[in-house]
Amino acid sequence: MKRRKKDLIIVESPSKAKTISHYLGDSYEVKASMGHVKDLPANKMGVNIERDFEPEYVIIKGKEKVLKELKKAAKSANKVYLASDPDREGEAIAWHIANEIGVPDKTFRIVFHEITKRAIEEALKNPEGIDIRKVDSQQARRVLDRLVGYSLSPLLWRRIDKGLSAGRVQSVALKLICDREKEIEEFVPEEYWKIEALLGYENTNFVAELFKVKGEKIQRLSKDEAEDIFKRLNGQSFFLDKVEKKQKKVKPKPPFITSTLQQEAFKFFGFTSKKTMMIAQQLYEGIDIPGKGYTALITYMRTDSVRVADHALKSVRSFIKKRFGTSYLPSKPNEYKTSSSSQDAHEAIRPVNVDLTPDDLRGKIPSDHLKLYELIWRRFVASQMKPAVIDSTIFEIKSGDYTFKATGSVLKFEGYRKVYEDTKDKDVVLPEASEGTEFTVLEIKKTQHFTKPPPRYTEASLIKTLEEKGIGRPSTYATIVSTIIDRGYVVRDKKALIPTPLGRIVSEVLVRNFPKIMDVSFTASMEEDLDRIAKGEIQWRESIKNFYMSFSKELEKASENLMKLDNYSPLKCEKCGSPMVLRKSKYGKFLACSAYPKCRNVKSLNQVEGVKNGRKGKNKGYKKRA
DNA sequence: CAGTGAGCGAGCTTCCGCTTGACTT
Repeated sequence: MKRRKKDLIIVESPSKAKTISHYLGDSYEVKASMGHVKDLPANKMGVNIERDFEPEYVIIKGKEKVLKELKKAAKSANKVYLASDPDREGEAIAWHIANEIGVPDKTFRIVFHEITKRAIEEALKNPEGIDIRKVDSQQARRVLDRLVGYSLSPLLWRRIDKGLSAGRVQSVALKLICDREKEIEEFVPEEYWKIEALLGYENTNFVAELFKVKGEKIQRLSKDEAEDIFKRLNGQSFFLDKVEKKQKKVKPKPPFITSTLQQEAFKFFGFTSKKTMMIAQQLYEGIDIPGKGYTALITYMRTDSVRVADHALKSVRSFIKKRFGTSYLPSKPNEYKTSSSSQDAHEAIRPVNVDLTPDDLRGKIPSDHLKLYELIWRRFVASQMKPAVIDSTIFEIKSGDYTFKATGSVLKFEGYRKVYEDTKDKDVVLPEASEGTEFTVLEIKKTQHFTKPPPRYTEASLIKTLEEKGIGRPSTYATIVSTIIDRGYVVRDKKALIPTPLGRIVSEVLVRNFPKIMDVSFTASMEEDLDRIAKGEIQWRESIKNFYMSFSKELEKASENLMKLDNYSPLKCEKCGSPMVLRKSKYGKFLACSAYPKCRNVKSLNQVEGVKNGRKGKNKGYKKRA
């Protein structure tokens, strides 16, 4: 029998290739591109500004082999289906591959949003061409990032130090951290006082806090006010004036996406984003489980969508019914809304097989892997369970002109919290009392408090903020944090991210000279343009030209400004108040007081006083290129 | 680790986003 030529399907991830190959059988060959195969050259700008921003694409170092294999497979294939992810970057990957393999007559583009047999077969029935407008939106994104990054970084080399970097994403992340630090430094704590009464009725004691005086809500009480009220309350009676009972339903949170997984793994286990992603990758690729062989445990871990495949929804609902009973199962599936900025290329992060419980895996996979799997599993199961029900009671208690408030809350039905405990709130029980009841006064307390500055960013809260502003992508959140630490802009002190003097100088220089790019809303407005390009409303070169007209002017001005300023830094000497300036010694650059030799204060650029774990001089040299 | 530019000059550093190994230690 004559052997039929196979059809070739090209996806991005090798694990995905394996799964699809398993679904489709022998008539298809499935190969992976492992992400992008072509890009702008690393060692130069690679964008010809005079020729309408013509990009120069080269094959990415190390991808020659992949491309050669794809080319060979394409040549002998019956048809070629480009099945890279259904988003902007995926479209560009398909385009680059199509251009390289050079068999246009038998090349098609297919897209699918979930990796199921049916979705793939459906996609194969509807082959399309490459959406060049989507590709163009990627080109605009890529070229803009290159223009910004490769123009700003050299400015920093000239002005501050070699090897520094700046870019649309990392520099805004740095700015957030620096702004927060400034807020903390400038924060002046304000004193205020609280008055609380410990009251009793029958066998129950509870605490009520003063919140109104003569029917007016109080602001912060001063010490004198508090003492005055405290005196007046001495020996007075307390009556229950108003009772308000409410039932609160607390819904479960949606299943994980990359950013929320990183946040929760940090919160519960203290994992860095890098560690979380490394473990998640292994859970996705599959782990050798004794008795089962290699098993993929979770869906794709780089996603910004909370969408769940229908079959997974069915499984989890029958699991909940079987395990916890119908009282925990909503009558119809809980629905969640994916962020409007998502391109919805992948599902939410969930267990591949919900029937494989964390208990089944205990002792069979490494403990950190189990922890993360359990977190993902619990979050997913909980997301399809009923809300928790809380009975809340509010007492308004009067004593003359003074009104106190006490809030009780009792968990009536645990619902999803049976599986995912996202709160440690304990029950607060108020007595069963009717309006008019007099309470026993056990104690009246006045306590001193101070307003607190906002907390420093942690890795998790920074990523949360970046995601909310649409800055960065699931595949880059972990590396954004690594980059600003590796550059010496930021140090990690336990969980907090603290800017170094270097980081603050870089941030300040960039904000002063490039306020638009350093604004947190810059990426959002870029995305609007990219959307218009993808819709065919504007040309990508027009859009970039538009941006570059003002950017190049800013660049020129900044270049002049920076050359004028001599060894400028925005930091002040904490000993004498004079500006600190950049100096060079045989060990490298450092900061010195400009009042030298009267003031001999110095500090190193990339360390924060009192923080041990700054860069220890390792990795300072340049990495050798392959 | 401590510390206050200046011989000359070539060559290097860098972005964001997509994906895994192939390398050392």
